[in-house]
Amino acid sequence: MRELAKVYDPATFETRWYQHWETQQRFTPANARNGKTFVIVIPPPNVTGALTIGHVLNNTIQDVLIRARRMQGYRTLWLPGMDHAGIATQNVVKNDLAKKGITLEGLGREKFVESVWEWKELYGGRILQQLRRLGCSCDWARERFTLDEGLSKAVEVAFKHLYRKGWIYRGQYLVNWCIGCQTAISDEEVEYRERQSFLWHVRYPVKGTDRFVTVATTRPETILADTAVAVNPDDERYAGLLGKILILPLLHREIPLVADEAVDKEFGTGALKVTPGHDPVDFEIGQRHGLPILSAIDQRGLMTEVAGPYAGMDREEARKAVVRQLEEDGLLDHRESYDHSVGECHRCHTIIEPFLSQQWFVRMKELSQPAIEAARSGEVRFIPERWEKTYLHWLDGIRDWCISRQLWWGHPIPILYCSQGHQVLSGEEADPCPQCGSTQFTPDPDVLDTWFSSWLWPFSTLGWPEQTSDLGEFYPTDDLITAPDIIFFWVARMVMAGYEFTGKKPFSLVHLHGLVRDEEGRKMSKSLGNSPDPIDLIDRYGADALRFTMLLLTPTGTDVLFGEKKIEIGRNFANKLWNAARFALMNLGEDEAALTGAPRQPGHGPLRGHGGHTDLADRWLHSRLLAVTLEAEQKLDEYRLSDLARILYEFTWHEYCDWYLEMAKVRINAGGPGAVEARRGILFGLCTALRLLHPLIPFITEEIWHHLPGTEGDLIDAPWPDVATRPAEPGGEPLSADPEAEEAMALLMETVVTVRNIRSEMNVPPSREAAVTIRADARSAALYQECASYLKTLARISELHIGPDIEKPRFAASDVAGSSEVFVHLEGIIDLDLERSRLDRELQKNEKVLASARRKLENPDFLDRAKPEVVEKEREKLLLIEEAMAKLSRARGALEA
RNA sequence: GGGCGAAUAGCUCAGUUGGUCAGAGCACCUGCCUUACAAGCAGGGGGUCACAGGUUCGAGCCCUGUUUCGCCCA
Repeated sequence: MRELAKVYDPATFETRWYQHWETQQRFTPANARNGKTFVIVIPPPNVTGALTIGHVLNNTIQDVLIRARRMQGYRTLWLPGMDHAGIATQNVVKNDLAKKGITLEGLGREKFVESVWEWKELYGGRILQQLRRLGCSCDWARERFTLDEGLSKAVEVAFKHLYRKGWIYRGQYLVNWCIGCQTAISDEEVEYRERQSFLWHVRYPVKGTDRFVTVATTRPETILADTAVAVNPDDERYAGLLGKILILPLLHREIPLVADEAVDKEFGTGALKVTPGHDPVDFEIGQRHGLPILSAIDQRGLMTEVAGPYAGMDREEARKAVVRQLEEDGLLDHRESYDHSVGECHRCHTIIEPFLSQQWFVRMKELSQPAIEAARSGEVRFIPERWEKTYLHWLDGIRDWCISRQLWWGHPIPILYCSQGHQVLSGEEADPCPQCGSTQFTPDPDVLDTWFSSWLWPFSTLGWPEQTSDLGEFYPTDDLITAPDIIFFWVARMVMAGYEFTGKKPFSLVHLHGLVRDEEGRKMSKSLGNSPDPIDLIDRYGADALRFTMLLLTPTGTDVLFGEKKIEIGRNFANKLWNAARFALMNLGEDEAALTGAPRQPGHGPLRGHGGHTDLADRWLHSRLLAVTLEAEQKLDEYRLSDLARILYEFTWHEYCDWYLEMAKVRINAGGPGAVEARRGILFGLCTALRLLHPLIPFITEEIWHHLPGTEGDLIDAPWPDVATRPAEPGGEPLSADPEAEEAMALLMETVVTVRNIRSEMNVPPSREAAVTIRADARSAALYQECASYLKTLARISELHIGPDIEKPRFAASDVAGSSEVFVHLEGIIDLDLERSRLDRELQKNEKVLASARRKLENPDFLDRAKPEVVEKEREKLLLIEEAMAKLSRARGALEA
């Protein structure tokens, strides 16, 4: 046992404890003491990623759950890892190479992939080191990467499985093409953002007449690829023109005017230019009318041959040129301001170009069915529940998933093509091709969407497709902790994959926490520069402070507004705990023998109320510890971690420190057997608090734990405090709360506060003691007698007079605590005006409550219809208030004399 | 356009089945360097619970509508 440093300085012990835990393998699953397992897999961060404040929240929540379950005796596994982040990583390395003057094309695919691996070894996975700083108790021996051998195997097996079922297909479709990333992306990866733009009204001449059909468009440059104009069949304005031929402006191609239900009569002029090659809705219309598909814009965003004179121009440049020409030709009717939402790449924010190309898709309809059923039946639950709706809504309207990416970094699509273009699964290539006899095969050039590996994460990380012992033991996992923004990307897909590939759900409960925003409610983002570096915060405040603050600030499922100032809440709390421990050590130090009566593992004894204690402080402490432990368990089970943090904060600071320790000082100063009891209480209370707090603030609690006398082993795997349902000692007394002690303590506290209040308001200097008289009923008086030394010290009282009929002192300020009258002697220093106004204020405060109670009790309907116990309560309240007010008025009246 | 969420003290938020529910932390004011802690201690001021109706003996809480803000989807 050593003394604790005078100043709380987390930097001196946080990394030390983490290394200790890790080298002692405290994070590997230990045998269950309660026969249960608890497993979570980490939402794999990107290999390129650095820790953000959002990760801090996400991983702190996971660590709290894992550490708490570990202490509660579960066999726990938190499986960590990373994903290979196809697009992001390829871009990072590509840019690095570009700085050195190396192009992808110049380097070649194989060399490029090699250099990405090199980059990964050098710089990748920094975030996993950062998670260690945060204290995450992941089992690093089981760390996985979506591109490692096993997971690549899983991806291949999954692909082939779906391919054979006919649920993976390749085809020419309009996909979301990102010009910035040079690849197709899925619907989910497109973000829509409101943009200010214009609606251009363009006149299309009707062939052989001098009439026009005017269309409204937000993308005039796509006129060049129009293959029709469509109107609603019910639109009378155009009824006479149906079937006519229109002359496409600029290029003078002839295109038909067709009728289609999809056209909104109300929008624009009711006539829609149809560009199947550049708009998904138009694509559908085109399919229905057998229209040709033209692409006027290529994958680099440049105009193609189809654009005639505009070929080679950038798409934005082309828009300007087209509009200018339309004006010159007199075909631009007018232009109006128009705001509409435009899809952009969620990664690079380039405007998405719908682009016709060959891509691979997963047919989702059948896959979604078990995932829908799982939520409906409650087999997979959501916290907060409302997200289930979002999940189901998406699954209900699910569309096929574009899984091919035009990248080099990722899982290759396991398909080969023979010289005739027939598809063969790789690894199964028959030579020659079974369909045409060709002996020439070339692999598919694309890789799979990163999410195609992530959706297997809960079981691929445990060894699937092999039937490993880990898979048997830890799958399905229990909880998934993530933010709602990836319900579609990841959560829903994992549920689908779980049922499809393993026949089981991947997890039982999805806990969705809020997003971290800045203090103005904006999303944290690099470009805004509003995202603090968590490692910097940890350096300056400690990981515990950061963790505790995040937990406290994050109510279940709502966004959290984070500002650096707020971290002081956690830091101050840690400092408070640190100093309470210092106080404990100072007082326990020289008297270890006195603690022999304590349970061998301090704080490991069963919590109970009366349990042999006679001193009010001890009875109260035990009763409170019991209540707080039970409450903490409940909050944990309900995933109300912010409540959990709050009740532990309240207890530690405002009950244990503010009252128990202050009372313990009185007993220690008095010496004797009371001092011994007090020392035991200090230690027991502190140890119990440490165990309850450890999941939230693991470092400081572990550090303090090892300084305390009698502790054995590490706190990380110390058992959770025992409560009634789990008697720790055979034959131990059953647990019970001690409501009597709590009630008595409440009166004592109120009385102390009342005296302090009078002193403060009457300007009695803190250094000056005052005599106090308390007129109280017999029961209260007995309590005050028993607790006289507490009262005297806590309220700075020189002489204390107590009794049921005791005489009111001549010069005194008074107030009421419970049913007791409290008089603070102020001989010589009483300011009568001050006391009058103080009593008036007190009376006024009570007046309100009195009036409301009277109003209720005078209402016959209330007496008639309210529950009897409520009426009874109201009567008691009224009586108490009336009594108190009578006392106050008497005191007030006396001052007038 | 559809769905979801939020609106309570100057700020950030608790308030779980309607009846001590008007609270906490920060900020503010007053007084304290009291031998664990000034990152602290003691005391205090501060709110028409967004608005309008309704249900009820009783509404911050339940219902309807309105306004404002945020998110998701089309």
